[in-house]
Amino acid sequence: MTAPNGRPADPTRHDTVAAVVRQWHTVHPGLDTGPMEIIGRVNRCAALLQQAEDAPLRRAGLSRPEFDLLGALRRTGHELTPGDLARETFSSGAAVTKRLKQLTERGLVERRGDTRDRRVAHVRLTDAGRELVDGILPEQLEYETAVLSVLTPEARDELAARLGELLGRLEGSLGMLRA
Amino acid sequence: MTAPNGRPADPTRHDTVAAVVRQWHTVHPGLDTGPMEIIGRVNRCAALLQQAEDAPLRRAGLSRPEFDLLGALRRTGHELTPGDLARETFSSGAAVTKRLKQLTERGLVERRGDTRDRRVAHVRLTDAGRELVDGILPEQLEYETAVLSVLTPEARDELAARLGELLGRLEGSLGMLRA
DNA sequence: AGCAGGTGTTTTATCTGTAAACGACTGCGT
DNA sequence: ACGCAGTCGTTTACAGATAAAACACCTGCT
Repeated sequence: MTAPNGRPADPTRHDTVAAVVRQWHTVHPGLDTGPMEIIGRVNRCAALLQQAEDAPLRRAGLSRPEFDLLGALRRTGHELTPGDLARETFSSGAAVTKRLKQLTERGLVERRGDTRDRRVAHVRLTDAGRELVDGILPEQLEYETAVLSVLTPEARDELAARLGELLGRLEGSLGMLRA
Repeated sequence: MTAPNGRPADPTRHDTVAAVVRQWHTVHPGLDTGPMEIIGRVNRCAALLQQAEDAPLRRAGLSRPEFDLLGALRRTGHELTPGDLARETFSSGAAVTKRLKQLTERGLVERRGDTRDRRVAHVRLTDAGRELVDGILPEQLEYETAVLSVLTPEARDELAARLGELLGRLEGSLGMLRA
């Protein structure tokens, strides 16, 4: 089924999702649990990884959504409007408004009104904000690298490629639905 | 639209995470963005899949955490205490208390006090609760299958195996940390 | 010019989850 | 028997997210 041949160890047997799937099979023997083995694992991995990721951020006094917002400003290199930030961080406009308020009070971002259209605001990182992001990011990536070191480099590449395929097609097809 | 022509499209180049990684590279050329390509994609996939999954549940008037709780009762086949449910659904005890209150009011679960230890309660599905879960689950799996049909069966198996490997090792090593 | 309709942002009400404190209870050691 | 440490579940207070509506402003049409 899964392992073609050669390796006897089936790694999918040792995680909690596999246990859940086995439980379902004993209760509903005919059920096609294929989707659960992917979706359940993606969800569980995301939960564990996020929890791990939060540690270095908390140390810097930032929540993950806040860091995402600052990161969006840092990586684009130019000013963004609140609407841009909402799209970029996949969150609602209301959430962005709240975060901007807090981050502005902490002196990490600055706002500037648009001269042409007085509805829109332009947000940019302050020097302190940029330094904070640049200070955290390497530490964050180093930490993530450590977490992922449970996999071999080949397994990592393979996984990244497969996830990229899924994500690409998912964003393609689900994105169409929304439009 | 996607691939110019001739070469098969590299799917990892078409997702939003790849775009983000490219942005980081232009700003911090030396950065090792390897971890982002996995963690970022896992998070994004989880967000999209959860959003897709919620549609059929909403139709039945359940939130995902509520369905997880009912599902835990259904698949284990026997009664569980609130503490068991918290562990089984990876949520806090307080959250379980709240959900049990609502689900009890809706007549989907029943509580029974332990005779031996009066602190603990035993929770079980009512007939209505079991029928609800059994009615939703196939529909849910069918929907998930449709969403995942963007991948070939081989890609699905491969992805499930890789995720199982990551999850197994993650739960192994991070689980140690917590203990 | 004036108004209808659309867009960008903020506000409000509401809901959910978590952390911390709490009350109830058991069971062990003395 | 008594008390104390530890466990289980619930309650409370609070931070955070979301959806709906309000608000301010622009643009195109007449």
